[in-house]
Amino acid sequence: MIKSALEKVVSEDLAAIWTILEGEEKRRIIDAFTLHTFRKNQIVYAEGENPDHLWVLLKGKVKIFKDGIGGRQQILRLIRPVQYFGYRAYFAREPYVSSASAFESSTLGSLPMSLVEELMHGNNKLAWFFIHELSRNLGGSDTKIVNLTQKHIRGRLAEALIVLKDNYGYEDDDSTLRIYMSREDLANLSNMTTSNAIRTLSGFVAEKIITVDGRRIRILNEQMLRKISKFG
Amino acid sequence: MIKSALEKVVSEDLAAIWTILEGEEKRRIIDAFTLHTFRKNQIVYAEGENPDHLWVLLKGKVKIFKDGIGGRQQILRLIRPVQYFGYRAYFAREPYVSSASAFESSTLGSLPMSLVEELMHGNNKLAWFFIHELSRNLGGSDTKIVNLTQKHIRGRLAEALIVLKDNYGYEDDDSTLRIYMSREDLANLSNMTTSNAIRTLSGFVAEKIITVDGRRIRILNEQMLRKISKFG
DNA sequence: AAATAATTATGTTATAGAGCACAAATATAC
DNA sequence: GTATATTTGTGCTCTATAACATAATTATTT
Repeated sequence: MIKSALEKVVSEDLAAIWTILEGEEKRRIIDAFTLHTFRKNQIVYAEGENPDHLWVLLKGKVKIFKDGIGGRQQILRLIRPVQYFGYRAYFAREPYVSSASAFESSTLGSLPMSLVEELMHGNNKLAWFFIHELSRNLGGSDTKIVNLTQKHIRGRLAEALIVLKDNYGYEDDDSTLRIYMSREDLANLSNMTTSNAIRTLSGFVAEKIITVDGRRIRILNEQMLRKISKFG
Repeated sequence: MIKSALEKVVSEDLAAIWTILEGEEKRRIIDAFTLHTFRKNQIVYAEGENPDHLWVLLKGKVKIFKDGIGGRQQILRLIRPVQYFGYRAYFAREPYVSSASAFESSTLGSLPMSLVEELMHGNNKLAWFFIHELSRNLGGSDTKIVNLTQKHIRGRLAEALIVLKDNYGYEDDDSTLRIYMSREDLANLSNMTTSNAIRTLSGFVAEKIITVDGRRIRILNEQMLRKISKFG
């Protein structure tokens, strides 16, 4: 059971980073790999803790966030299958500066970072995988700084909806976001209060840019949303 | 002249990443290395351009920033000698998402990223250098997101002053910041208008936390500044 | 199924900080 | 050394958004 889940990860090309390993190395990975299930809202790791595992999301959704002033939370990144996370702090030789928790019940895998590091030394491609990921994330964070500080509420919420679409996509109807999140999380993603997330969302509904049915959000006019995100 | 500046870089332990190279490799670096001088406010690279060089600041001060809504600029990072920058976008295979310019007249070196990348493939330590740098920067950016979005003006300015101190240090009197920047740049660092940077700075002076003489800022009570930065 | 808790919705008020205007002081150019 | 431009300083107004309050839904627990 554990092995089969790993075989899936190892074989899928999304997880191509392990396919380059062979023989002995692959065996060591398989032996060290551990499967975990997390329930909705369960914490994977918390800010301040010491990082020692590489995490991979196999099924479900995970958010990386930071608790700020007065319990206000900022969502920094969204994780989808099959993405890796939890390694940055280890590489920086510092405690986690953010936390990770499951949005919905999820299946994760973990590997000891010490093993990952060791394999990276003998395997340059593995190192390049992380260089690429870190570089993309850093660009994303730098962009987020300006988006969150300079855009107005409408722009920030529009941006958040686009981010949700880009991360989790649409359902079969090609318009319903494939993630159902609370208004509070939506607010935490776009740096505003829950009230304002609700209000602004209603505004978009009134303008026929989206449709809302509980937590199901259908995007009627993605073009317009991108426009608002850009200039709003 | 060019060679001697490089010898300095190559030999100093701050630039230890090159000391691990030897013979042929070191020669190739020396041949490809180019010296540049930039005048105050001169652009090193601009957002949207394609990255093809690794930059190293040898003397002076450089800011990494992003132009936002209505020409409002956000300073993302400060560079001091001997720090490397400009590589993130190349590794991410995307255009620059930010720009770099000299704060004051500065001396920089550059190396083609293609050469750096090539050497990294044969030299794991070089790869690790960038993994470490990227990881630290990403942690910094994630923290900045929350600092800039959730702290109040006083907290953000106090934080900015601490950042200046941590980056460029004090002069011989152990209290004057070793960087003189315009109120506007101070504002761009802490996400506020120039007026508010001036006003808040005056507030700190009135509270005897700092002293201001034109662009010279003396920090009288660093402890208090850290406190304001943390809770303000 | 009833009771309790959490989330969503909407209205009202308060305020941090932006925006603007103008004067004084510095720096830069001619 | 005078003229012009830029930066700094301060007061005033305005507004985007937080904060708070309360009701209506919707989930969750017992």
